[in-house]
Amino acid sequence: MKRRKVGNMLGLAVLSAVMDRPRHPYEMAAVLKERGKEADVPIKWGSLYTVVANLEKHGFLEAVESVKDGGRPERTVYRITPAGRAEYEDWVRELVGTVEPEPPRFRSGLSMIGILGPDQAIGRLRERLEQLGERAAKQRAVLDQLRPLMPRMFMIEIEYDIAMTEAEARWVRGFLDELTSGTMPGLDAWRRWYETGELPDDLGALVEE
Amino acid sequence: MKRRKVGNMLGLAVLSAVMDRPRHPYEMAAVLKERGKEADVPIKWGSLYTVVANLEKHGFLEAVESVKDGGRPERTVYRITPAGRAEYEDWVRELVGTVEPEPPRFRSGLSMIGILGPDQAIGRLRERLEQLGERAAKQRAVLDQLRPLMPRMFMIEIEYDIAMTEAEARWVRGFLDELTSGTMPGLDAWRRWYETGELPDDLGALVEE
DNA sequence: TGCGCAATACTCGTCTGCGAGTACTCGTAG
DNA sequence: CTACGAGTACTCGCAGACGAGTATTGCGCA
Repeated sequence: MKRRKVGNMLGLAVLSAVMDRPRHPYEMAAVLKERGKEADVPIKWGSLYTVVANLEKHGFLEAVESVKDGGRPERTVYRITPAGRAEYEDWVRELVGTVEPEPPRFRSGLSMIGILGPDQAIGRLRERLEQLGERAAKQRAVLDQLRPLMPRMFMIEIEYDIAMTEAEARWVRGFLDELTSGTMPGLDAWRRWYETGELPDDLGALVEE
Repeated sequence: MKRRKVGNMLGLAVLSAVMDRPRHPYEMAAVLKERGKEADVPIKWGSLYTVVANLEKHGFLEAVESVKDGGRPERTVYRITPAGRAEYEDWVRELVGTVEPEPPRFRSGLSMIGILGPDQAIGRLRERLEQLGERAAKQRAVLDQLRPLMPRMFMIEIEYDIAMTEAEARWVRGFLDELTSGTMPGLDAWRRWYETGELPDDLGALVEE
C-alpha cells in the first residue's frame, strides 16, 4: 500500500488552510482555530512547523518568501501547489470513502472491564453516560448558535458527531440496564470471581487454551 | 493533568497479558493475538520492546531473568508487580469511565467534503456505506462463531463495535438520502461553486471574516 | 509616560513509535 | 539427510510528534 507522503492529519488541515490564499504557518494555525477545526485535528505548535516543512519537501507547498512588513520576526509565506490541491482532494476522498480500523479507546476498556468487578463497572459506565450527555448537549448548543450564520452543509460534521455521541449513549444505557436488572448472564459468576478470585469450572477449562 | 507514565495503549495490552502468569515479550504478543486483542490495539513489534522496557522502568513489571531452556536465543521473562496491577485497574477505570475527545478521521473528511462536489461526495459516501455493511456483517459472524464458546460478557466489546458501526451506517444513509433527494439546502449552490468556482453573494460575505 | 501582559512567530531538543533487519531453530518434503 | 520455509525472539536507528522555551512587539491602563 502507498502510505501518504505526509501522514499527519495536521497536514490535511494545513492544506485546507492554504487553499484560498497563501499564508505563513502561524496564520494557518490561527484560521484553523477560528474555523473550529481544532475539534477535528488538535493543533500542536511543535508539529505545525515540521508538517509544513514536510509538505514543502514533497512539493505540496512552496515558499513565496515574503519577509514583508517591519516589526514582527521574519515570516515565510507558503502557497499551495497544484500537486498540493490534488493531494488534498485525494485525501478527503479517501477519508470519506473508506473505513479503516481505528479502535476507540473505550472499546479497549470494555474488553477489559472484567477486572473492575460488576459494581465498579456499573459506576463507571454511569459516569460515562453522563459525560456523553453533556457532550451531546454542548455540541447541540454549538449547532444552534451557528445555524443562523451558515448553511447546514458547513456544519455537517457536527451533526455526525451528535449522532455518534447519542448512539454510544444509547448503547451504554442498554448495557447498563442489562447489568443492573440482572438480565446479563454470568453476572454472579463475575461477582464471585471478583470477590474471591475463584471462577466456575466451565470457565476454568476455557482458560486452559 | 497527570499523564500516564506509559501512554501507549500497547502498554495496557501488555499488562493484561501478564496478569495471569509471567511471560516474555514475544509470548505476550502471541497470547494477545490469540485472544483477538489485535482488534483493540494493533501490536507493532517495534513498540513492544520499548513499551515493556518502559513498564519495567516505572515499576509496573519486573524481570524474573529466566534464561531457561536450551535452543532459543536468550529470553527475559517479566512478572507484573502490585503497582502494575493497580495501574492496570486504574487505566481500565479511566477508559470506561471517561470520554475524551478522539475525533474519528471520517469527521475530518466530512468537514472538508466540500471540495469533492456533490456527485463525487455521494459516490464516496455510497462506498463507505457498503464498507460499513461489510464490517458489521464480519463482526456479527465473529460473534456468532464465538457465542457457543464463551459467555457474552467476554465479547461485549464486539457488541459495542457492531452497534457503533450500524449507527454510523444509519447516519450515512440518512445523509445520503438528503443529498440524493435534494432535501439538503444549498445543494445547487454547492454544485455551481464546484463547477464554476463562483459562490453566492451571501456566502461570499461570510468568507470575509 | 511607563508597566506589564497578551499576542506573534517561531526554535530546539527530547522522547516515542515503529519498520526493517537479523540470527537462530525446528519441522518436513523431496 | 539436507535445504528451505515458517516460526521464534529480538535489535537498531531513523523519522516524526510534541512540550517548553524564547524573543519581539503592540496595546490597554494607570
